[in-house]
Amino acid sequence: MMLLQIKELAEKTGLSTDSIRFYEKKNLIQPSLRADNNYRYYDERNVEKVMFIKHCRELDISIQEIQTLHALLEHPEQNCHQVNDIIDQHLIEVKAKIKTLQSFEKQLKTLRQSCQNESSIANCQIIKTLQTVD
Amino acid sequence: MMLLQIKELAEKTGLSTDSIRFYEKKNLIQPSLRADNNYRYYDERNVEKVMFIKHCRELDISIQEIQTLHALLEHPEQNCHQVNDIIDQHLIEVKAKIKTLQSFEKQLKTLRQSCQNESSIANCQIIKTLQTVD
DNA sequence: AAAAAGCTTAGAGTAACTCCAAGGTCAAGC
DNA sequence: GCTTGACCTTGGAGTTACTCTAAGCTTTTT
Repeated sequence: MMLLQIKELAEKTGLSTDSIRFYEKKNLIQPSLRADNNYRYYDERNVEKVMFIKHCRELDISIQEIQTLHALLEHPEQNCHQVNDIIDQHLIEVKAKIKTLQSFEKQLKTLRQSCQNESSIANCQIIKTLQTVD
Repeated sequence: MMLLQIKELAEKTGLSTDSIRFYEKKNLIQPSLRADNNYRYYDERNVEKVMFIKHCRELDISIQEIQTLHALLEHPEQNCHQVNDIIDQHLIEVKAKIKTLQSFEKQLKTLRQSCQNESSIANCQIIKTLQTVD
């Protein structure tokens, strides 16, 4: 069994060593060995765990959600519908964020079109609109 | 000329007093008067300024960008194309965020569909996919 | 006069890292 | 044996845009 040092794990997973230590602080991973020199050493299962975290983060799944998923993994015999629920919930959040941003986009486009580009700042319709008190 | 206390300004603009003080710390607004009791007092121009900040933040324009806009407002005789540039740039960022989130959405949907809901966590395809090392 | 409401400041907490400093460890070369 | 360089350790600060709390004034109301 080959053990990896933190930098090797970082290279293998495409994360930074800082991130790995950060995830450890958040109790998401524990190195399989802490040697006498206090160095962290990681095995294959650690690689799997780190990739799990990485893939989740790439989907913007929060660390708290990952912690919940980890807790579920402690009981592998259970039905996985709670896993599905977390993904479903996360999907809802992502969709909501998209909607918000699309609304920003629309408003910004309208705002941008309100200015003819030839005015002074004093007469700029963008500025005027942003200053309105309602 | 009626002066407002911070809470009145907050109510008028729909912000919190904390936010208003925070924006002051960021040099985005200054109360027109600091009375002997050290209270902040605001006038109509302050209301306009705060609304400007509020509208910008509602469009997710960062505080730094607002600071830049404020600097431009110091020279109201200048041509407003720099204002337009900031809005254009911000629009690009918003569009990029939307794309990223749409990619998350797509991946999450695929991931979600990979699980039949009847498996154990040990066999859940979602978990398996997230653990892959490549 | 006392209580309630509002004001002040400074500082901590949030999310998910990133970066830095000070110092220990280890392998290689001379 | 010693130095050099690469790697490791920890703790703490910085990022964004606030929010919340504490401790202590001031003002208004009862």
